[in-house]
Order: sequence, then structure tokens, then C-alpha cells
Amino acid sequence: MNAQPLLNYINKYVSLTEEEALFLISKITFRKYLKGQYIVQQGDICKKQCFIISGCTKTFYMDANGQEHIILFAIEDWWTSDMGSFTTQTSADFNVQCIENTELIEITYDDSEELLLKIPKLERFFRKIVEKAYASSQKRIIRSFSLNAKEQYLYFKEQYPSIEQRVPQYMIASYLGITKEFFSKIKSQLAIED
Amino acid sequence: MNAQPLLNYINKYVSLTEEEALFLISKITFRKYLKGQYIVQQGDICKKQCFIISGCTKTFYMDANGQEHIILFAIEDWWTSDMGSFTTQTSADFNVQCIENTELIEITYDDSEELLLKIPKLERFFRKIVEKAYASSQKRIIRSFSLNAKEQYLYFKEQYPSIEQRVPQYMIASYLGITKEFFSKIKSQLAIED
DNA sequence: CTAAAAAGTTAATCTATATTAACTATTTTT
DNA sequence: AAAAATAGTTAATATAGATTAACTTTTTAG
Repeated sequence: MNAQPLLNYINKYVSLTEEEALFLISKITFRKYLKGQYIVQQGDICKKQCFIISGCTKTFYMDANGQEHIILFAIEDWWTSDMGSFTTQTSADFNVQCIENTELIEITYDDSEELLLKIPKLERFFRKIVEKAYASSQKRIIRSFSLNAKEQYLYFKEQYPSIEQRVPQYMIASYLGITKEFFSKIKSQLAIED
Repeated sequence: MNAQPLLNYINKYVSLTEEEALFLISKITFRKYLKGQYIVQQGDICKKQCFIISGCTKTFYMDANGQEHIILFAIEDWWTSDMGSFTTQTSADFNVQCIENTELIEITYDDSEELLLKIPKLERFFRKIVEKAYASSQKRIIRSFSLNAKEQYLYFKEQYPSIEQRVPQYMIASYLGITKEFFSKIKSQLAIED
């Protein structure tokens, strides 16, 4: 495997010198997960941030009744992790599980600290991607307040057409915060409308 | 007014030299807003990030039906702004309005870019505070999925007892994503339970 | 290839919360 | 201090979405 997808991604935000890129590469690990495997488990301290080369993950919270609530999916060229747990090295609120066989690049907490010290440009890089993630998290809160289930589904479909195709429907229902039964109903209503 | 509250806050994350602190101070502006005034309006490009010295603001989204949805309150020692609009300099999704007379420190977009270049330590500082904000935004998504209205209210009460005292009840209802009538009902139920 | 498990659908009933409306209490303005 | 405006409450009715259960379709494993 090669680190090119990650380097390309970083280069959209900051320009690394060849030396910096080599140091970065020396600090990352390639890893393959099988479908079903966990990258992070609720309660663990999240030790790494992951950049997905291929595959798909879901980040979800398991509530007191054993119900899964998916808060985001991640695919190629996205980061995945429990950010809150990673940055504060406290126990994770979320699970991150592979829903396809997944190849990714892992950066551990200690290595990321070292990387940030040696390549201060990466502070800027990570700041910018967290800003983006934060803005989209806030937009999601708005949507859950101001759109009903059907409207939220139509938004999801439009924003992430590729994800809709590759994940089971019951996970989309979970992402939308509704039951699979009600999701079924919405889809059949929409099918009639066209 | 003085910049000490901001300097104290920053020093919890990174240590500024005296020279850096002076440069920072040269780039900030003190400003007073009256209750009711807007710091950012939906549709504007958000030109500044604000650190609150005293007072209280609400950040809300006005939907197509003219309904307000409060996504967060901010008080002394908190930052407020439309982060998504500020960082990408695109039009804001949110309004930020003062709900008390409010004194704050403003940093404009251009000045913040300059500050980040001259004091790279601040990249680290802003990265860390955005990470914190992102983590709490994700936790809010979880709560809205896994707790009912009464449970969310109890959580809010416990987390932000001081905010509960100082803002009108109908704004708390909006923050919780419920109507003021249903919020009233919840409170009277809780009153009976004790 | 078949059996078992997992995923998805449909319909009936139930519930948390919204809506409407009428009323009371509090704050602001004159 | 009265009038007007804003904020908060209560109760009746309505609705989006949950729950339960029975069923069909698709995927996985032996």
C-alpha cells in the first residue's frame, strides 16, 4: 500500500516538503480490517486517528437499551475516530466499526503529538479539518430540529448518494434517527410520489 | 476593559511570551453590544470570532417557517461565532444574538490569519478549542437521539445550571427542540415528582 | 443446493410531542 | 400607575413516528 491518498489529501490544505512527507510516512501504519471489526469501542481510550484508503465505517453510540445510533459514516478519503476520546485521551463515547473490509492509515496519539511538534504546519492542517467536521456536525443538529424524517432522508440521499448505495437500509434509518419500519414507509411513499 | 480573561483562557492551552501577548492584544477589539443586538446574521459572511467577557448570547437557526432553533448559548469565557461561515468565509447558517448586554473581544478573519502566521502556537490553541467544540457537538447529537425531552432537560439543568437561571424559559425549550407548552408540562411533572 | 440467519416490508395500534386556544403572570413602555 | 407587550401555563385535540407482529426477500453458511 502507499501513502499517496493521504499526502494528496493533506496537500489540499498545506504543502509539505519532501522531508516532512517522509517523516510523516515513517510515523504512520497501514492496516486492514475485516467487515465487522471494531476500530474503536465505546469505553476504550481511542488511541488512533484513521484515514480511510478503501472501505466504509460507521460511528455509533449504543444507548442504555442496547440500541445503536449511527452518528456518521466514513468512506475513502475521510478520517474516522472518536475525536473527543482521542484528543483528551479519555474513554470513548462511540464505537467505530467497519461495515466493509477496510484499508486505512493509522496515526497513534503519541505519534501525532510528535508529528505536530516536528511539523507545525500539521497543526494548521488538523485545525482546518476539525473546523470542517465541527461545522458539519452543527448543520446536522439544525437538520434534526428543522426537517422531518422524509426531508432528512432526501437531504441524505442528495448529499451522500454513494453511501446510500453501499450500506444496509437499517443503518440509514439509524443515521436518520428513525426505525427501519418507518424508513420503509417513507421510501414507499416517495416511490408512489414519482 | 482589559484582555486578561482572554490571556488566562489561552494560557490554559499554550504559553504565550510577553511579546506574543502584546501582539495579540494589538490585533483584538473590545466591543459592547446591547441586549437584542446581533453579532452575526444568517446570510452574512461572519467576519469575526468573539470571546465573551461578560453577558450571554444565543446561536440559532431560523427555519423556512420563521421558527427559531437555538443550537447553543454562550456566556463569560466562551467563544461565539458561526464557525463554518468564519473559517470558509461563506454565508452564515446561524444568527448570533445577545440576550443580555454583552462585552466581548472580537478578532477579525484577516487579523486571525495574521495572528496564526506570526504566532504559530495559536494554531495549536485554536485546534484544541475546535476539537472540544466538535466533541461536544457530537455528544449533543447523541443526546437528541437517545434521550427523551425530560431526560434532555435534566441533563441541561445539570450541565448548565447558571444558564438555566439567566435565559427565558422559551429559549430553553427551543434549545431542547420542544415547544414552550410541552416544556411547561415537563416542568410541572418534575415539580410533582419531588 | 439448502437451511438458517439477516434484512426489509406492511399494517394495526400506541405514544411522545405538536398545535391550537384560552388564560395568567411578568416585564416594559408611556 | 395603567396599558401594552412579552413570557409562561393549562387543557383538548391532532400527528409524526414508535412498537409489535407477521410476513417476504436477500444474504450467508454448511
